[in-house]
Amino acid sequence: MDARPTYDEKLLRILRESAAIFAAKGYHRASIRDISAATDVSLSGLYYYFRSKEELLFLIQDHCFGTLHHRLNEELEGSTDAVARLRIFVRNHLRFFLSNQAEMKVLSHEADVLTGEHRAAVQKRKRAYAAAAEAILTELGPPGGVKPRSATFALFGMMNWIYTWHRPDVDPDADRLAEQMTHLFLHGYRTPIAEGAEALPERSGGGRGDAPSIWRTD
Amino acid sequence: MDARPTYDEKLLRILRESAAIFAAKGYHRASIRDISAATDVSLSGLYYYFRSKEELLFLIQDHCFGTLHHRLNEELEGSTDAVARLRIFVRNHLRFFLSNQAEMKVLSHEADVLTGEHRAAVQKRKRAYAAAAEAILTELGPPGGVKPRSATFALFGMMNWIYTWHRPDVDPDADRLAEQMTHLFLHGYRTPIAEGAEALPERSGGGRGDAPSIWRTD
DNA sequence: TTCCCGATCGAACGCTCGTCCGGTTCTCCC
DNA sequence: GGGAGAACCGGACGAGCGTTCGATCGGGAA
Repeated sequence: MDARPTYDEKLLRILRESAAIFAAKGYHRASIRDISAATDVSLSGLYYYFRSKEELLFLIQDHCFGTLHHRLNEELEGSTDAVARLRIFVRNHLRFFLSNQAEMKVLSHEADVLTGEHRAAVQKRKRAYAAAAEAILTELGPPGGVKPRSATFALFGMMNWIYTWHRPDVDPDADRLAEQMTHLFLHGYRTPIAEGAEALPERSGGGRGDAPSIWRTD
Repeated sequence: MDARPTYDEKLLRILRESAAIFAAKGYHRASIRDISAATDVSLSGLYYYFRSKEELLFLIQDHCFGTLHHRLNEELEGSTDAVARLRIFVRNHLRFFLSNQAEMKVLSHEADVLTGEHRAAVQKRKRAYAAAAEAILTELGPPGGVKPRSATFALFGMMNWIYTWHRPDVDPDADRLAEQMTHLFLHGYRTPIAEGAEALPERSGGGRGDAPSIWRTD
């Protein structure tokens, strides 16, 4: 066994530690000096592995998104039933979220930090992944009243919000949560909205869908 | 009409402009100098209205949460039917989110920035609001298989994720979204999970609910 | 042994940040 | 007019930031 780690191994280690620090303190509040301390690599030594702090964030996000999507395709392979595919999608997403909480927090929390080409590259990955999700929903057949776009994002919201509340000692594990969220989503998505029955008498404001500004002083 | 604004009016204006800047750039990246420029108040003049940048964030979050919860109670008054109350809750939440997107983004995105008493005060507000939500779910009767705690957070996830995707020119307005999300949630929440039918054959890993680390190198 | 080059480091640079101090202006009341 | 207190400001301070530069280390090739 070689004691010396290779270039790639050391880079991955730096990415892993950096992700943990970004997740804990947030990208902007975390300093390269924090990362230097956590990795035992000197401040300037780190710049041998990335060109800038922003590129470091990009490397983390790109690697995570790539792996997430790649594993989804692996898991989906051979499955044709639409409902089963939805279930696999949700399970894959939640497993990753709970197994790599720090990385996934960085992915969803620091989504709009990158600029230029880095931003474009990550957004491309994100769009491809979201398209895969929307395709699975489309396979389910016509929805019962909720638009596929809203429904897709509602599902993503359910799943991505997890990092703000999940406690492993109290809450269900990834597979159980996947069952529950698939169930939660599926029934609502396919059940038609009863015509008219859902209407709610207008109350305050009157302007449809508007709420007064939160800064109102009365 | 008095041309000179009162102390309170000016404070609220500062809070409003600050919220917009925090939402756009993120709390840590936004500087007091940015806020000074946006409000036309000198750098040091701002400190007449708050003791520190953190207190400024606290004032925004406290005011928003307080107003949100207060209006919920107003809207709920007189309504006794459990489903109607859920619908009112979702509608109130979404109306606020879409009418005050910047403030709500600050509320959910910069949730764990505060420390000490500020943090405690906001968390108290948040817990009270979440408890109100969970109480409404409890009124719905026993769920069909999803725990109320998970279900509550799933619902919050759906709603709070909105600021990442909603485009007013494409997507439904707050009231329609409220209808759809209530519908989505309600059917899944009350429909029992068919015993055994939801199980999915294990595939990769084998470890129940685990995914291999994203940093695996093979 | 000598040389080379990828890998690593200490020390600094220029900049921006949050905050504070001392003083000035404005407004109202006597 | 004069005094008091609220409202406001210019300019600076020290700290921390991302990044860079020139020098050094260490192990395989010649």
